[in-house]
Amino acid sequence: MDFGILNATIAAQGAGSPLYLRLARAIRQMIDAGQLAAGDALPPERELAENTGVSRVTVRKAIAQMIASQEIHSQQGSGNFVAPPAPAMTHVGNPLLGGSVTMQQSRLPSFTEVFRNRGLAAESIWMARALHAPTTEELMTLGLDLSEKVARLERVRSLDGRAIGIERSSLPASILPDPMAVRDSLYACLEARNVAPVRAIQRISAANITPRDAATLGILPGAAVLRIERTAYLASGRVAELSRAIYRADAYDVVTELKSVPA
Amino acid sequence: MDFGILNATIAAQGAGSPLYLRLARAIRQMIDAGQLAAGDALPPERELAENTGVSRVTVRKAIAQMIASQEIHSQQGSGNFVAPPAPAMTHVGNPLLGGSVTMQQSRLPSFTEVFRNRGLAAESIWMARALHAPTTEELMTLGLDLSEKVARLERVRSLDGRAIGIERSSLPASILPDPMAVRDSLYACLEARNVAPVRAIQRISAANITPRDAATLGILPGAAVLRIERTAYLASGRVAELSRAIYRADAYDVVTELKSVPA
DNA sequence: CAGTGGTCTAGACCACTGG
DNA sequence: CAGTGGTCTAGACCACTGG
Repeated sequence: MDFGILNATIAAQGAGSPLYLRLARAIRQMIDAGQLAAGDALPPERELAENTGVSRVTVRKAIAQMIASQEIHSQQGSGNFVAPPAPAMTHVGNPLLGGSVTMQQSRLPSFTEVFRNRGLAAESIWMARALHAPTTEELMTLGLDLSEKVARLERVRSLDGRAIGIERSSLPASILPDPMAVRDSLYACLEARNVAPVRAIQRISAANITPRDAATLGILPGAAVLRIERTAYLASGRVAELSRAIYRADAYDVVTELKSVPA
Repeated sequence: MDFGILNATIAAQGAGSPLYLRLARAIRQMIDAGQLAAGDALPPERELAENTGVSRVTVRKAIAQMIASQEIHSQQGSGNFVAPPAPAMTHVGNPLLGGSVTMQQSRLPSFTEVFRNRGLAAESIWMARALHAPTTEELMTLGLDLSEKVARLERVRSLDGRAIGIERSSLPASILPDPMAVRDSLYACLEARNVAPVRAIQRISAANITPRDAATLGILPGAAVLRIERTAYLASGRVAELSRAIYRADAYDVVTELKSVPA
């Protein structure tokens, strides 16, 4: 490890941010620049501390950050090692799309966004967009006032002209007072009104498609579909959206990452 | 905050684990017991340190852990506060189980663990457990040496005597040299050998069951199944397991949480 | 055994909150 | 302003690795 470069990179960041963050960024840059390759050992913590003029506690805090974000992997008694980059998901494929739809867990997925990034023409046809009196279920799940109406949306999703799914959403009228104003992206509309959800719980299951939905998508009744039910929440904890969607099994899948808790 | 209870809980854990973990567990227990409610402020760090005889650095390490797992929320200049519990998923249900199978994203799920926690009798019948010459796909995905064998496991999962899924796994022989040694839990076996995966990528999709698998599960051919393909990784980045499983649509689903990135 | 990461302390000062 | 969490240090000892 070239401590000259490391120290220069730390210094180049000025004093605006904490030392441990500057050190972590400096190490990260050396990895990105190829001066440290996957599997390489970092210098021992005491050596890093001495050569950067930083205490070992602070060195460890920088490294702890990078361990948490899986850039570094640590082995007691042996050393700290540069972790390999996240592996490609080579065994994952999708007959229709030629690749899988990856939902990053770190963001709320927007169908429109997801597919625009893939260069696919994502279209949707609105089947319904109106205010209604809420059902008992909507009343309870959305936490509605007795007098409040509910906005119901239903649309058919298409990719490159092929219908692949049906999405049905319910939102409190206070969140979406004018459903007809929604154009391509519901989430873009919510963001403009400053009521974009910050988290969601989603349940993923499989089902055989109903005859009615099969007719809408133009596939055989009984074909397998992926069903996604989602409850989305505002930062305040209020429920912003209840959504149920089905997607053709041959056109849609979900990729998630699982991590073990540090023991 | 009653420091008598806190100190007793710390002491009750013996000296087997680090002090900061014992302190975190003790605080957690006071939250679970209702002695600290959501929104309550923890005692100031200096006060916690003084009254437990622990240094403030160690107090902060315990709290940092709980912040990472979203049990506590911290505000500089103001205090540390008990975070509200994750909202209940009231709209989620499952016809067979009467509730949904929740996979916490913060840990690698073990089928055995998941269902034992729910008080259900999880059984499995081994259909195959042996070493084989690898297929080309296994060779590439598992990153095998040309001479290395692969351990293949196949089992039928049952809940309360009802077959609900089929799981097929491949692992490098270097990870699992003796597949017959696996009993109930594959992950427990890997942990004992110190080769437990720390992260996994999993692809969730829907499919119509094949006639062969339908016969195994005793359901009608063409019924919808949830398909989960998983690649599990060691901390070193090495692939530890490639797994493909199918589960009856009426008996299994996956719940995930999505979060927006802080802007 | 030497060398490594993991835990822990006592003490200092900075940055922010809220009356 | 007093009180809070956030950063940082120097130094000690423990637990584990690998020759």
